[in-house]
Amino acid sequence: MDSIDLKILALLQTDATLSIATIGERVGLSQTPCWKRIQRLEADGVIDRRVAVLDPVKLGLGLTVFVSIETADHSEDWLERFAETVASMPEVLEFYRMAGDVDYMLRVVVADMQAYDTFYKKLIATLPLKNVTSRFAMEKVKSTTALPLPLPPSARPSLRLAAGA
Amino acid sequence: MDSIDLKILALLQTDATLSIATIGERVGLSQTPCWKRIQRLEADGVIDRRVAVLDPVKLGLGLTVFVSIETADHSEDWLERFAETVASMPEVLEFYRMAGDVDYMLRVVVADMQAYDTFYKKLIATLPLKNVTSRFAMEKVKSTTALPLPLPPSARPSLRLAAGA
DNA sequence: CTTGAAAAGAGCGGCCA
DNA sequence: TGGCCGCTCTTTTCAAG
Repeated sequence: MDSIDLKILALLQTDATLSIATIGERVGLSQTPCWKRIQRLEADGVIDRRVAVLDPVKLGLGLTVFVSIETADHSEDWLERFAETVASMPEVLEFYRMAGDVDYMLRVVVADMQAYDTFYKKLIATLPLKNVTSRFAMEKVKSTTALPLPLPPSARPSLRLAAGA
Repeated sequence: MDSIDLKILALLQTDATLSIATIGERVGLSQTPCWKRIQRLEADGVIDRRVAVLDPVKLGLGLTVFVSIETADHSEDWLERFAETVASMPEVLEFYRMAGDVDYMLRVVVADMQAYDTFYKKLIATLPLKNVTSRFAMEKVKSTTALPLPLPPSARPSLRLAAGA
């Protein structure tokens, strides 16, 4: 995982339609070694998958909601089933177990308020929750899947972090 | 935008490596019309982009933080600059302007707590904020880019349940 | 929309440095 | 490792039904 790999990843997480030849060109490699690196990154699971990112608004999915959940005290088994149930709901794009005052955090995407209400009822029906707070997004300022990779070419924010490896 | 288009989108937002022949096969179309549909969906912006999704943990980015921000009262111009600044930070993967008690909501991905502290200082340095609450993720239960498309083929979750419709 | 097919391009793999 | 050079497959385009 050297700096060339990071460059390749930075390119691919922005635009996965780039040809291997183009990527190789940009990172200063010819096709073959570039291709081999990408294969390895995929085999290692660093590249998890390649997907098409759709425009939610154009598909009538204009409402994003952040949901904070506090569970009542439950057995581990219970929580596991809860997690499974919620994760299976397609409206839930992200779902994290949290530290602190909130137990779970969800990012939900639905068509409109009515659709959210339907989802909400479905959610609270899965099990008794101590507290569910819904926060509604008015405007999407930014939304990306690109991770903050340490850009190796020129500007390096803080070099020392790599020492842990 | 008929049900075949939705099937195509459902496939592509899950796996963008599928060949056109395969997609056509699965939606009951031959290559040519299937290809034309995908071209149209891209031209219309329904398909926004194709990206590689990377594994944050394998890249040493193991900490996800949800940040709630309440701004003090500011001019519209001021807020615009704030939005611009925050959006330009690569650690910020998602950034929404919210309705209600919280003004902005961020999803931030960093390496560790120390890196988050660095980010946090950078964030509050941009402008005086009334309140910044950081919530830390302990476990990622689910994270997808796939939107909840109304699956038209067969199983439709619960169409009639919402009697209010 | 379908079949068929051809040209262009990209992925893939072997072999050499 | 990286680089050159093919082979194969997909994508892309076009014709005709």
